[in-house]
Amino acid sequence: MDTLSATLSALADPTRRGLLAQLALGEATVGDLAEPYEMSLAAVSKHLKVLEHAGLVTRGRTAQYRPCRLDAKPMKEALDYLSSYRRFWEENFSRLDALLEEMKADTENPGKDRT
Amino acid sequence: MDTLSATLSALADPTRRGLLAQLALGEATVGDLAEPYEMSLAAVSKHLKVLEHAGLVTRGRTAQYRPCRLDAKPMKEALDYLSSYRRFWEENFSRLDALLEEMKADTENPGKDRT
DNA sequence: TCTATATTAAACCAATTAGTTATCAACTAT
DNA sequence: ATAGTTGATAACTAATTGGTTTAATATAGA
Repeated sequence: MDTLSATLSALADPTRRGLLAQLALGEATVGDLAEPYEMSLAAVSKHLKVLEHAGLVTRGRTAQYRPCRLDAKPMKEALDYLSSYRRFWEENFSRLDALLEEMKADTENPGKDRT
Repeated sequence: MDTLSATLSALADPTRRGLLAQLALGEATVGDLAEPYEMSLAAVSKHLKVLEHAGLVTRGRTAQYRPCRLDAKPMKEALDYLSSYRRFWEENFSRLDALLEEMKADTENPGKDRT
């Protein structure tokens, strides 16, 4: 699977987003991370493996703990992808909207330059 | 399913991202959209239903055609979500990296101020 | 060495997904 | 009316996902 698909599908799950939110507060063990959830530890462990595979989580090894930490770099690629569509929701960049804006500006401030 | 999960999972598929890319060039029919793909029309139709369900595609109705158009608004929410993690990949905001940058700057340009 | 703790792995299950083919529905045009 | 086009739906299959429970592994500490 390509990295963008891996990143987006890893993020497309509320549990996994929750795990990342916890990790945004700092390194944590699997047990720490699992504590807020009702599901089994093994289930959380699997979610972490998905995040790890997507490169969003890396893990260390101290004693019997395998501390997880956030690695947000893959998110950058995802954000860049979404950014490429920005003009489609920032309606003032659309053809029609630009035209309407122009007409509106002409009506309200005749002769004024576009910003 | 929450809208963020729906958006991200809809986007986590290269075929669906391809469909959106085509729609970024303008409205298109299902047949138009399916043409570049090897899969059946029915499969593309299903992908479009996923995109529609996520609010990324809306469709009209003219004659026997059901023209699709892009609606990127749900992407904004996804982008806002990713943006909230920006500080984690803009490494100059991390504690360790700030320190390393400072040390490096001191080594290479002793006495010089940080930019 | 024995036991407790932390985590993963294995085997299993139900639900979902991504695809297929075949059929149905809506509309056009002859 | 009938045939052709466009697209959706249905029924099916194989693979994946998200969860479970139970066992295995790794380490710490008595």
